[in-house]
Amino acid sequence: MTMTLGLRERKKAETRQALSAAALRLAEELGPERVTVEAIAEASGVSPRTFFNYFSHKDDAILGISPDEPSVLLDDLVGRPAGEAPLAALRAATLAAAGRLEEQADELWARHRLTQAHPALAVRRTARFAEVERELVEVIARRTGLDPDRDVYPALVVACALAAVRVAMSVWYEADRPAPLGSLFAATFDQLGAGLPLPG
Amino acid sequence: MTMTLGLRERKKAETRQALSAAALRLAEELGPERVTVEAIAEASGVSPRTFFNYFSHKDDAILGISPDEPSVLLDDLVGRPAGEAPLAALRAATLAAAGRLEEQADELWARHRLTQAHPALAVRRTARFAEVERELVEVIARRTGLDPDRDVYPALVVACALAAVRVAMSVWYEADRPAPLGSLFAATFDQLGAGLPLPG
DNA sequence: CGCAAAGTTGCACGATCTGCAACTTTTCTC
DNA sequence: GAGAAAAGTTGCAGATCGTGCAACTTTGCG
Repeated sequence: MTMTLGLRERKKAETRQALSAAALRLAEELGPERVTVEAIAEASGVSPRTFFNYFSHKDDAILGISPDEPSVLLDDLVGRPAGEAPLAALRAATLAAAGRLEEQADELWARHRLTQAHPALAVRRTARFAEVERELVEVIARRTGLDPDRDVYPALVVACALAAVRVAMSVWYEADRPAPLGSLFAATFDQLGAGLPLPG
Repeated sequence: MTMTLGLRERKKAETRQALSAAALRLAEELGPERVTVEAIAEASGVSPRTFFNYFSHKDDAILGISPDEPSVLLDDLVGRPAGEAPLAALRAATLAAAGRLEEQADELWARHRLTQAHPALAVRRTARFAEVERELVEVIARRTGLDPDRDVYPALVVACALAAVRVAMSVWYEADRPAPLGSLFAATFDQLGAGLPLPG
């Protein structure tokens, strides 16, 4: 158990960060289509070949997607008490993640502006969302003892919870002076739990 | 108003169908990774260059995705009475589409088996889902008079409805002797409308 | 130090996808 | 029908992506 990540680990983290930052900056300047892996690698001081040791796709670097990194929701979800209803547990895990998301607001906004202007970028993010969804379904299935292949419920409640997250964040992004993310999440989950009646 | 699609239109439709069928067949035989655009084009009697006049991605051909073709839900949704609640309208449109989907069961199953075995294939389908989602949000926003950039509701109800469709279909796919798709859709939308309580 | 493990790099390669210009086929118009 | 206009097909050149492999360099550790 090394407290200090050895030099090797530290340099890897730095390189990954450098690649991701360079990719984001270049994509903002030139547009994602006009950024080449070669340019990202050069701006980061590594070879193009090395880029692909860190990211399997160019867009993953722009979006800062690391497959090995766990989703922000997963850890909080497994920590919820076993007796809690699935939707309530997902809601609580989401609210717990809100603060961490707001800390990265600048990066998130930059990436959101970019994906709005260049929808092709969203593809990889959506793919990442799908992975997270599968993980969460596993957890909910275990919590409820339901078989996710035969019973609709686990996949449904997870898909709706992620939809709530996604939708709340898009309103958060779009607002001029956004409300706290946590209260947006809460309001959205409330509508879910109420059966999605037309508000007002 | 030409009843008979002219020769030009008919040949285009045939070529598209031939490319899609060849792509699916070859992907089943060899696995999607080992199918090249060149092989698909040759099996369809056109040049590789022409392939890209019909599909912008190899995977789109395998999955039979045509961007110009409207989604199965859209037409039914715009036909629903204006007074109907959004979730009810989405439910009705989904049930109306169930029959049409069951007619294509063989193709749908083949593609499902393929995407299960090769998750990379799912990326393009998910991207297509996202497009459909945007269209439906537009319709619901107009029906309700809500601003989809400021109000969470339209995007939320659409995202949850599509989640219901997706999840119900995955259970349908996985079942040995599947229940009618319509009743699966109905049951799933019921859970949505009830606020996603843990069943049983 | 000296060995083993891990990471980096160059190289070659197949494949995707696009732009362009020439050519062929279908459709339209008279 | 004949010829012009529109639409579609094709080959070609080329940029880029992404991968496998083998050599090389750096780091970790006894």
